[in-house]
Amino acid sequence: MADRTILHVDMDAFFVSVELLDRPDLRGQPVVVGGTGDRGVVAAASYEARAFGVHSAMPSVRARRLCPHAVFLPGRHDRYSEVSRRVMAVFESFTPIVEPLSLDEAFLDVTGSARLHGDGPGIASAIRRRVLEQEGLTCSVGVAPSKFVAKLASEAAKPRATPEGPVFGTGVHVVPPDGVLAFLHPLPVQALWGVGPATLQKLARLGVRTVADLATLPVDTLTGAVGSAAGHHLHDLANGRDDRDVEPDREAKSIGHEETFSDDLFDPPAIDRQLVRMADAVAGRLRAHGVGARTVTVKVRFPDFRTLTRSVTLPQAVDTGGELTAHGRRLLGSVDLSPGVRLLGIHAGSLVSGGPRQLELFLEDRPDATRAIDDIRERFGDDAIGPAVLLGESGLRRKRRGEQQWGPS
DNA sequence: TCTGGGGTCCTGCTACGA
DNA sequence: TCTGTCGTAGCAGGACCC
Repeated sequence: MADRTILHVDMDAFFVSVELLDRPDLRGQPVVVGGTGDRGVVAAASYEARAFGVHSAMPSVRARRLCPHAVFLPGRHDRYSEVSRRVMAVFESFTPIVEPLSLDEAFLDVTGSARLHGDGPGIASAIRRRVLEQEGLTCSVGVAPSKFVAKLASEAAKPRATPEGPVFGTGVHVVPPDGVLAFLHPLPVQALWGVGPATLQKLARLGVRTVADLATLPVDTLTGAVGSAAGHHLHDLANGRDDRDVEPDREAKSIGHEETFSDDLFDPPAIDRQLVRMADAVAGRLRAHGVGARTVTVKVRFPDFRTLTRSVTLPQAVDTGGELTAHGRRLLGSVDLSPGVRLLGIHAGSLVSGGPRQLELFLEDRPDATRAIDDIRERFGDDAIGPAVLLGESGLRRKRRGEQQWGPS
């Protein structure tokens, strides 16, 4: 295959940086964005906060202990989405082949953009300049012949937190095709995508510490330890092989909503009301995507953190809150909820996408009321109308997507 | 120490029909 | 007719990512 030029662009401490645009008085201070309640977690930390050991996914309670003088902000998903859309538009002005991974990072295939915009490193610098001028935000870019090497390269280009303060990164890190193995092999094996705590332990038992160790391990030994798919995948990556394409327009494969409650729920009617609310929210998102779900899954986490799921696959796809609630209730009926519920979730999977034929089937059967509800919400907002069982209940407001992304407040 | 919420993908097990 | 086995679908759980 001809060499491709892939960019991985990663915004630096994105959520925190957006907050600092609106609160410039906080610049240079430790700032933490995330859940502010007892059960919240850190979504992003400024480099000043990271110097105290604070990092994303850390329980907020622990972050407060490590850095009590940090400024804690609750996080504004809508605002980050809005900035993200504009940043992605900058990327798309350099190539149509953009695959967003999350609000703050994306892969770009710029192989075909050379004549118009210059080579990979040139485009990387131009993107950094444009994002800084237009949005006042910095980003780090990796340039490489494959996705995962580009991702690791952007990591190498990032700023670092030190006890003396943030140290600027190079901003752009280029790994040429003939430099891939030299770049990869000294890295610790957990740098690879797909090596988390569990896999790391298994690899450590095989004496694997670095990507070079992994590359020389017989593939059979590797698949025996971590399974067939992961074994072959990791072996390929360690040897620099990764021909996955940058995929714009990836379709969602499941849509769900789950919430940890600030206090465990014991009362069955209260649990049921939460189910109704979440099912209603998920159904709204299904319809907004023009899809129906053939699999419904409920998820329960108990106070002791034991977690279970129950799912059912239906002969026909569903897309209304009433249908999701009914299947969710049936599934929850088989679970003993008496220990209490810390988290409840409902997920819709096996999505049947909106080809005109299939969509027509949904639309024909859908009660006019559902369409009317979507219309009313479109015009007057999400809270204008909802299931009757939720009427007058505080705390049962129809939360928007991402509103409680980092735990109960 | 005490563990969020959005996802994707994989694995092991079981049931079932050919 | 009985039995073994093979492929597939469904289910539950877990690992991993940001």
